[in-house]
Amino acid sequence: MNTLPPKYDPSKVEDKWYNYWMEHNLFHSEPDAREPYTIVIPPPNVTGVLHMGHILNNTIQDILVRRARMEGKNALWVPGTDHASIATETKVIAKLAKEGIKKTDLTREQFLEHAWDWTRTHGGIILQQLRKLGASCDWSRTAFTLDEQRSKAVTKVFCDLYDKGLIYRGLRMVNWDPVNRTAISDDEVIYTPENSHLYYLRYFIADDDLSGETGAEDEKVYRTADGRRYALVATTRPETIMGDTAMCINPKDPKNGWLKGKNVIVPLVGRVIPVIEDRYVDIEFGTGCLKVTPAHDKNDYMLGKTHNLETIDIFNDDATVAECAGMYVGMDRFDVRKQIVKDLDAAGLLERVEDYTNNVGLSERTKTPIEPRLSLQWFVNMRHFADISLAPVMDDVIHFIPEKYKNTYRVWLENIQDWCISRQLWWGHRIPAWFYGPEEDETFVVAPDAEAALEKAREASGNNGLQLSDLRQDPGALDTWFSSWLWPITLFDGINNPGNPEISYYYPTATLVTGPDIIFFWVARMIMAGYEYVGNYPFKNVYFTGIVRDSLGRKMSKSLGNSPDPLDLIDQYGADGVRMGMLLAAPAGNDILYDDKLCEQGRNFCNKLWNAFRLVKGWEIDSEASADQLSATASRWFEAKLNQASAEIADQLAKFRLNEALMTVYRLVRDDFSSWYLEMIKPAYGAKIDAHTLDDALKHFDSVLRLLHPFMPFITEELWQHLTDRPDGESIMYASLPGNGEIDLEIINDVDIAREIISAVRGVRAAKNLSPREALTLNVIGSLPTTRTELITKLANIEAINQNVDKDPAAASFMIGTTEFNVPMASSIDIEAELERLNKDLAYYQGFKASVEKKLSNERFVANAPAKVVEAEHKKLADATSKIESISASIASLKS
RNA sequence: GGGCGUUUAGCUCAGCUGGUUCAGAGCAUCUGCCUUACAAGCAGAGGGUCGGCGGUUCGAAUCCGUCAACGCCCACCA
Repeated sequence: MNTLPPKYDPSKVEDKWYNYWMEHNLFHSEPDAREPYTIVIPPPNVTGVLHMGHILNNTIQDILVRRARMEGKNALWVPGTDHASIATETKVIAKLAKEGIKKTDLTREQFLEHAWDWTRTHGGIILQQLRKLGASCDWSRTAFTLDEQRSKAVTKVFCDLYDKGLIYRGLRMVNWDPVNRTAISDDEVIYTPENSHLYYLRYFIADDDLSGETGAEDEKVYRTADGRRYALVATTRPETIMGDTAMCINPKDPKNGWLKGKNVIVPLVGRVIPVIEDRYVDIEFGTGCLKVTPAHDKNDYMLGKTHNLETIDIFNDDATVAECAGMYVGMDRFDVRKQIVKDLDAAGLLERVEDYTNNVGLSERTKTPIEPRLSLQWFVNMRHFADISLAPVMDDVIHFIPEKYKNTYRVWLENIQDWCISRQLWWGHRIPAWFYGPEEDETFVVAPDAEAALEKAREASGNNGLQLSDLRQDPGALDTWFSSWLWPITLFDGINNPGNPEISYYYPTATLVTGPDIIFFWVARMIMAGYEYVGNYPFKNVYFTGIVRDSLGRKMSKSLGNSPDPLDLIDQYGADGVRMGMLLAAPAGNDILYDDKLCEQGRNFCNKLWNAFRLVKGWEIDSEASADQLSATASRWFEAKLNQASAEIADQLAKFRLNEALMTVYRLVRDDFSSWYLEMIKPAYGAKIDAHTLDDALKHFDSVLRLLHPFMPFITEELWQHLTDRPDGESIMYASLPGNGEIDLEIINDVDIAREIISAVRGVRAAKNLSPREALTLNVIGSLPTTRTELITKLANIEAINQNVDKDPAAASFMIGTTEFNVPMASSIDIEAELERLNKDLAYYQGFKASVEKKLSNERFVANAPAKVVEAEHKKLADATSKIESISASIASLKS
């Protein structure tokens, strides 16, 4: 009778429905009278490939959006990609290198042509992949951080902030990536411990008169065999000595006191440099002598400023040694280190070498050690932005989930540094600043385009003869995040057209779903931009997901090979199965330990639902029959359970406990709906079902599908289509959420007792090896504590329930609450085993009773505890007493 | 070095402002079933002195202190 296969096949269903949704434009949103619900996607890198983190992140967003849609809100999920300035440029350079082309051989225009080619070829693949997952994005709105509209906004914001004095150009120590030859921000530096060495170098005293008596007692004076005195300096970077312009000691350091006021000679280099004093120097580290290289170390730079030291920049922008160093010119910094150590040693200037572990700052993108470097860069003054963005988060105007990130956020803002936004890259938004003076002159104007710049330059210089050709635009590009921080605004054109209908309607957005790793890069800065440019927060909630790890807790990585390809998983388990698998593993605020087994569980659950559908679909209607008592009970009961689950899910989702919400609906479907409700109403073999009961069942099935839809969009749409006569173009996506009715607790409790009795009878069957097909008699010692007798007879296969029966030692017995039940056995029961069980129970309840009595006899308890609690203890005592009596009686009758 | 967080069943986690919904869920395990929707299944069962110690309280998984282990973030002393 059933033509449907017993196994659900997602591959036959998912693409079909995604196309259906697209054809009918169901993801599209326009402003209207409904309440908006907006999510903006964290734009993946344009050339990125879908990984497990995306699956998690986008599954969550899709659930939130689909749910909002069913709640009747005007839900919009805007997709897009990030041009990912440095990441993409790195990839393009690598690709060109394979073709034998060097970036330096190309003009900016030629290079950008290659970059755009690359973007067009590889770009947006990830967005195509998201469709496989079921993501209900409004694709007609797909945006790109480097498209025209976004670029215009970036330029406008730059000019505006410059005019407000919040952007400035300055000479600062920045983190220099010598591979990409660009500055990067502090946040893009990753410190990693590295095994290295501490080299102890000899800095001889200049013009040493050798009179040097040993000096004071605490002093530590180094001498060569021929009596020449020197200071010993410990360094990890001997290759920077060409840039040394001072040696520094702590004025309070007794062992180095003899060096005060002296000059020393930089080893090999021969330059004479002064010994300066600064409390910055750690007396305990190394020898307490620090070589100062103001051009190549942040702290040294500070020292250089305070002590007016010369700054010698010995490196080129690719970290090879520059002309001015005078030695090792053109060599790479690490080759120099190897060579200089040899040379120092040969010259007797290297005293010793120690093993040392230090933290090396690596460029996040290229993994090369960054070179602290003094250069002219553009910065955003962050003090102002920190001031406007702290309170909203601390006061929960913007709600962080989990809350612990509030602290992280606060600390970062309190210690915030200015943001270096210029990059010496080509792929990105170009800095809208023009130099107009003669070559080498760096006077500039900031303007949205060259024409405006010319006007400003003429005004500033008083030279009306200036021409466009006299202007030289700053060659740099802007940090990627300088466009991303505007994302929730620029998606609705809120910078170029402030107050337009779209930005007014969709902004602020509802929830941002992202990883805690970009809380500073992106989340914090979006909050800043939101307040600065719209005067309001960009999102109400920020849900931070965890990191996806493998089942052993290791990060997923290419080198470990422990990261499955999401598209393979979707092929294998279906998108619904994968969505469920990811979500099951994702409690809020924790890392995700991914395991294929979870997707398997998801797939199995789909199959369960599919088969429930096959069952219901296979029922034939008996138009003569009317609904019996049991079916009416079942229907009422399930409706109560549905309402209960629905309320629970709403609550869990409001708290962003998505995995718990999924578990709630999972149990509702598997246990309450399939195992209980459908079994309750299932007609006997060969029998038909009455129309009313089937109607109810279909109605409940429909509710279950709706509740499930945000989690598993494909299978629910498929089954909904089979269950309902909906016209073409309609979708469960827009069906309302079920289960808003009153929760009938009375029937839930009543049926719960019946369920316990049924389980107990099944337990007896299992223990006694009785077939489920063999009908049994159930005797109640006393009266049945539930009115649902018909339920018990059907689901436990009981032919008769007798109440107020005497104890029967030959029957299997169990207790529900304080009521004892008997199941008479055809075969005799094992009296010894039964006695043992009863005695165990007896001992337990006696112990329990004793502890309750002890509590109740404690005057302080009775006096201090709330009446409710004391009362509960009295009831415990009464119940225990009654159970003990009952068990004792059973033991007695068994023994007789 | 500073800060934050975690520690509950074999695994992953719930347990909100202390008290019968206090020891729970899913997975895994074990037992029995190919029962006419589903073996990607059904029915049943076992399993934890809530990291250690100490304190507050009539009462602590829950509050406080302390120790330990693990994780994350920030700082970056050459």
